[in-house]
Amino acid sequence: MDIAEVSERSGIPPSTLRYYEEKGLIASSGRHGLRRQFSAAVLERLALIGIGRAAGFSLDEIAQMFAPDGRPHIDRQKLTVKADELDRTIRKLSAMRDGLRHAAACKAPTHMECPKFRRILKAAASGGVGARIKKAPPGPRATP
Amino acid sequence: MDIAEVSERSGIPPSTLRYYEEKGLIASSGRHGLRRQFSAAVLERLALIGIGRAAGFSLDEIAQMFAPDGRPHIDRQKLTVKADELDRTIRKLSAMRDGLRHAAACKAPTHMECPKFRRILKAAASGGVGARIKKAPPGPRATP
DNA sequence: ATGCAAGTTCAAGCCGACTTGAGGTCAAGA
DNA sequence: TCTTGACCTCAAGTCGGCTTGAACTTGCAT
Repeated sequence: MDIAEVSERSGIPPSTLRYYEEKGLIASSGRHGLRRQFSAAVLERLALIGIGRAAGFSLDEIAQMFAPDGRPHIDRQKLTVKADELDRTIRKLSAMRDGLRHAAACKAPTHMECPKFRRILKAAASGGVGARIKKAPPGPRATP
Repeated sequence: MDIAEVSERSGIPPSTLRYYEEKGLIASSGRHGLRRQFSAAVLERLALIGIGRAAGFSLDEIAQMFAPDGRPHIDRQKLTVKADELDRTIRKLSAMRDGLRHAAACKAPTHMECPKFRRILKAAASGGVGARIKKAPPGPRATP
């Protein structure tokens, strides 16, 4: 496959694929002239990368997970750590969501007058809150 | 209060406070010489900002929530939208966490040989996954 | 009167994850 | 053979949210 096909099949733009290769996240199986050729395996790898990203691993972390030999040799302990981290994030986000929903429904003229909202505020102020989340990324964009 | 006190009480560094002021997120109540003076209300506002950030609003979005008049006049519909968004994120993260935990526990020699893992991969590949999360921020760091 | 810590401004830098643009190369179809 | 268009490289730009550094000004204590 050349890069365009990988791009099409994975939904990842060529520029990103080149970037990933440069970072050592994926490897091309050779060149046809100038052009990178990829084997089908790269798609699986890209899926794995996608999962890793979604789980909050940085590209560098992901690169380390694929041991030098190339195949995914994932550190199970790291996974557990990440899962726990995710758990904490989820709890925070759940609290946030509840807070938002309440604020949206609350009849107090301004949120500041609502005791429940003030409680959330206070909780947030006293260090409980901290999960900064990001907008969902574009995700697979087959033919943009 | 001058900036150092606000910083201390909110856990937000002075540089960030100045940045927030520049962005219109907070306002100083005047100057004492060169020095910004802040009223206690700014702490509440900062807490609100913290909540907004934690809920995934950008600084610009937050700035808009505080209507031009200054007091938090939050669009309830936006809150609901954001809460729903948060809900979706939470669901994805939960799935991720389960996947990670399974991968960590799974006995297959490599994850690629585990049917469950491959199922996750496939799900991810086919567009389900996309929540990019960020590491939790430093959060209130009272006296660094 | 003077020293100095704590403030100030402004411009520039940093981070991660990419994207964009200019200019170059090459294989395959007409 | 020649054109074409898909690919290439490399440098630089983008974005959000800050931080850092240099050079400067103040209020207050000595």
